[in-house]
Amino acid sequence: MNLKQLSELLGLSQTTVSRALNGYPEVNETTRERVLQAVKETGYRPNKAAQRLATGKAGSIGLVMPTAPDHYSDVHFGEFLTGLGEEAVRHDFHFVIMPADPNDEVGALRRLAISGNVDALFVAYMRGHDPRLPMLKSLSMPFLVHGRSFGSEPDYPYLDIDNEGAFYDAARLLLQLGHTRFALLNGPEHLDFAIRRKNGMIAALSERGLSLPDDHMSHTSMTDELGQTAMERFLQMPQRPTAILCSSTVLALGAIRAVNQAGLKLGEEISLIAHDDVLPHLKPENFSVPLTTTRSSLRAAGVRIAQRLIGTIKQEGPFPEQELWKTELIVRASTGPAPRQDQNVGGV
Amino acid sequence: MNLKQLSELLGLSQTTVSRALNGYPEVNETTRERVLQAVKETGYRPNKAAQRLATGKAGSIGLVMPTAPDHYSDVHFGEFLTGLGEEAVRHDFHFVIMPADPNDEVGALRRLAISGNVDALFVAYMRGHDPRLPMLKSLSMPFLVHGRSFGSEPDYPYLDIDNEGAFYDAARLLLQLGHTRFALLNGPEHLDFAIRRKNGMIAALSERGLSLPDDHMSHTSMTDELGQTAMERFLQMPQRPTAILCSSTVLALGAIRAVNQAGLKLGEEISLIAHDDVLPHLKPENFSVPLTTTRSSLRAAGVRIAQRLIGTIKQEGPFPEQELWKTELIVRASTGPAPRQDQNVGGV
DNA sequence: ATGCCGTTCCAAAGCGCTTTGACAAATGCA
DNA sequence: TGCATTTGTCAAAGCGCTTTGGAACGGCAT
Repeated sequence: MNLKQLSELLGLSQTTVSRALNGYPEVNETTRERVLQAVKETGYRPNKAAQRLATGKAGSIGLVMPTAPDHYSDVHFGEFLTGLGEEAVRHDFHFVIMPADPNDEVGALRRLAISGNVDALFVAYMRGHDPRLPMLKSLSMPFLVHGRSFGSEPDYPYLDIDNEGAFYDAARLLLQLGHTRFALLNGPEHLDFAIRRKNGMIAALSERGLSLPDDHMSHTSMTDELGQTAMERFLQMPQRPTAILCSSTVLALGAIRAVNQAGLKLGEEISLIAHDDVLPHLKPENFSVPLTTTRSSLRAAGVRIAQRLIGTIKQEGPFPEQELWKTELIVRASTGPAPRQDQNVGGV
Repeated sequence: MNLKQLSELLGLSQTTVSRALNGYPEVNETTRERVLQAVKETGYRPNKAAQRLATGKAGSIGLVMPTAPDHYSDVHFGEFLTGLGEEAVRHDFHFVIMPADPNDEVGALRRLAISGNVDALFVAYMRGHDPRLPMLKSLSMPFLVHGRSFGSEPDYPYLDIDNEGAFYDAARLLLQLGHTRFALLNGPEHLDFAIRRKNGMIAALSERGLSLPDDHMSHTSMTDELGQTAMERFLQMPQRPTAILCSSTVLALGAIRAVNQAGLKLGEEISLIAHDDVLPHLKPENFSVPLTTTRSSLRAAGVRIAQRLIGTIKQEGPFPEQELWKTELIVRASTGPAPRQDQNVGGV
């Protein structure tokens, strides 16, 4: 069933039917009723490709999903997607997901943009000096960045959380508790959030004259396994750290396993704060020792980003171009005072 | 840059350029070279919407993502998607993801199909007597089901794992170890895999004259929290079960927390086997007591499904219509002989 | 020279929709 | 009653591509 058939069925022109459907004022209310009724009966749906060709609007948001045979699926990606979806469904929008090799994200993004399949682009997994940024700006297609790109001029629309602030606050809390030997379990080194969290932590430490040596930082993908390995390395150090900052509850899962296996008591002999993206299957309060966290819901970010993107496409703006969400520091049992014997020992 | 402009630039007709691009034989090799060169220089990409309108092919696979404000994002979904993507990227295919309320999956699927946006549909989260099946069959669009629908005529293309067999084998192992008091931590009751796993388990038990009372089964979403709650309930029973089957490593995560908090030793006082979808962030060998599992990679299923779907669209078939993958039963430390005092006690 | 082929290219139709510009019919106003 | 306006409808163009049905051209045999 297409427009032509439907209009013949109704004895109307395609124009009139089309207008009736799209809410144009110049069509008689009774005619519109008749059309709507016929649509219901025939199950007619406009062909999206044709609609797109005619209007240039696609009703969809494009995003690149990094993927490769050796690439870990990322729980954070799924959670974020759920948020996007939750909002998109309210506006009858959908996503076009283009899977792409992580090394060819720029290319994939460009192909997606000029394919005519999408009205706007969404970009995540930002890196320092991200090469996608200049490309996006040259594209004359609305886009929105989740995160930021350290080192790039901040003249693009983004939504980010205050990663520096989060880890600055977390480090300060541990400093106040008397800790002096710190370590960081971070995400991949080139990613923006990892850079900023590291910076926030270092800022807090340096206020107390402490530094964070390279071997007290671990930069890995965010899996529990890698968290465990890295933590084991920390624990074998002669002067082992007593205060750990951790970029994800997933990493923390592994890290805590290492702590347990070393026979150490979390929250007593060793303190840990993790960043909590509010993954529903990994709640910090459900850890055997509930986790102190910096919290910001990834899913909520997804909802908000979809809102802004769809609003921009529908020209319902204006939206703030740049949003920076504060994180919450939630203290639970995984943090405690530095162990006695370490209290007055010099820094790392 | 569109075809017309490009052809004018080259002094050729649109026809010739189009044919050169699409590998038709009736165009001179040198002309083709010239065209390809121009494409490279101008960055020309055919408009997908126009291509689709002209050919009817979209180069994309549609899927419905269940989502709602109160709906948990499902790690399994993300992992599966990664597999789909891994294969799709090899063929320059993409997905159209239509988020939809779980109560309106039939409608969402239909809308997706007749939107003209996709060439084929993928369907998961199958239920018993799934209403989507008759709809899909009436649609004259290729589709592929992940899982099956208990109670429906199996005359549709699917890929599934042998859920009955998996839990039958798992239960048998525990029976051989002398266990008599069983419990099941399952996924949502209406989902096909949950029905079949339950059936497989019950089949094994009844061979030994044992049954599985309703209060020894828990059907919940697959989150660790719900796994913990359910397990706590089991553990408070006067004759608490010593053998647990569990539909996901995520549920197991919570269940084991409950076991630990009750001060019980996993693999000694209580045995547990979980189904392992090979989620990269939740490896059974990394649990504090490594988990005995029935294993089948969700991601591999995603790859295979994309293969079949894309092959069908490109008419590269024939593929087997129905595949049933066996699972592996991998014994680790979370299973052991039934505790002494229970060995000769009558069944549940 | 003529006819026949194979090669290489082109003009035009069509995919299903939106939108412009125009045209009758109905209405308002003097 | 005559004229200008508004209302409801339509025909046709156009979105960018693929594909059908020729056409022009040269080479070859007759």
